[in-house]
Amino acid sequence: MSGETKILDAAASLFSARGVDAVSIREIAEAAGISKATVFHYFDSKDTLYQAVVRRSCEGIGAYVEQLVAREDSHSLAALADYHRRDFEEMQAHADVVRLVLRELTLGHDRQARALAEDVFGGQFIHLRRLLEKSQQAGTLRSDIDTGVAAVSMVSINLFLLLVWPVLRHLPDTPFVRMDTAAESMFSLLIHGLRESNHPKEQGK
Amino acid sequence: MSGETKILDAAASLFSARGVDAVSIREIAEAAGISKATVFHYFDSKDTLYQAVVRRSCEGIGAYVEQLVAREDSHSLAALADYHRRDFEEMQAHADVVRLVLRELTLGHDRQARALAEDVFGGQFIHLRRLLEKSQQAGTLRSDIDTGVAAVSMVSINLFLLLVWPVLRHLPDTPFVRMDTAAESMFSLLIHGLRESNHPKEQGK
DNA sequence: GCATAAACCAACCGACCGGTCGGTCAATAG
DNA sequence: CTATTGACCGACCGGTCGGTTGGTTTATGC
Repeated sequence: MSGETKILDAAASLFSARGVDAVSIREIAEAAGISKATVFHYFDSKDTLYQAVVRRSCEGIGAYVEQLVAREDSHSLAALADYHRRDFEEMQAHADVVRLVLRELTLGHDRQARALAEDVFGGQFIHLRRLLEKSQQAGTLRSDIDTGVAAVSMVSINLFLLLVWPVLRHLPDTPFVRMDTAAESMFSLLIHGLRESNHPKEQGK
Repeated sequence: MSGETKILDAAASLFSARGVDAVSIREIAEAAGISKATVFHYFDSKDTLYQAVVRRSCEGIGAYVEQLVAREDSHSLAALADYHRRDFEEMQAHADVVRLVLRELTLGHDRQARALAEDVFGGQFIHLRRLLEKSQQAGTLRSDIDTGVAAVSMVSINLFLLLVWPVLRHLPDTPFVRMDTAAESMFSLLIHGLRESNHPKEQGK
């Protein structure tokens, strides 16, 4: 493994666990098994290193999304559930990256959010939307809903769960014991809706 | 306004915008119009100050939720939508606090998550759950769903939107132009479900 | 063997960090 | 008037920060 990769790995791990500002270059160097000066041999500044970590992490996301996206061709509810389940598994496997990106979002930097939207999530969004459109045409899904809103609702379940799980676990009389079953429950709810089925529609759109 | 309050205000603002570690006591003192030493006159350490900021912010959350909770007595979908809308407005009004808490969650400290669950969100969770149970008994909502899962799904929409809105806005061919209408759309979707109504149920739970 | 360049590092730098200290000042109490 | 007290601050502390420098080791090509 190259020196650069070792640095990026160590930095990614530390940054995602404690945030950029709480981690020093010294620590990163130590974790990577090199000297502090060598870090600066590969990266001009701490910020450059951080940006590189974020970029590489996003590439990672992009990669798994493509993999996720490659094989969907059905338009049954089961296929949708399968997509959702695999997306959850991938997110959980890369929880550190997810946390890093989410923390970045709490800072509200619009430029980086824009980059994320265009370079990383744009692809997943477009594909998932197309998947939902097909299901609409097949009559599996309601055709009077915006597929963009639906796509985001699906993804939001997994992201949200991963972020607030420690809280959910400790809620009073909590129904949340396992994260994966929680994800399934919430997805099922989104599919079938809260409303009693044979109840007259009170609001459309 | 007392010196202590001035410090807490300044610290809360700076912490929520940039995170604890990126803000120095000097900055906080300057923003509060006092000297650095005076900050330590009121708070033993930076961490004590940070904990105080988090605690006060959470008190704020608790307060508005109680206020929100006090007057719901209906069990119609419209009442639920009203609850959701007002919850969204409150969250948006206190977006800085929400960001502070969410960033805290990305660090994955289980102790603080537990404290949040028990002291802050527990009350909101219990009430919303009771609201949903009433709606179930009235036949407005499906009775075969877990009200806890439903409650969290409702809250998740607002929290998630507030966090990832800058990304959603820049998604390719995005249907998201206004945050409040996006919240309404996602809530409506949760109520009515993705599934085509007269489609046979494929999975029940 | 020798030159060249990349990889690597110990030692160092000025700036700034969280935190302390000794003290001033105004208000209040007796 | 004096004693006490809490709010407040300038100056300072040890230590760490991100970053630089000057140089050694290692690998490569000829």
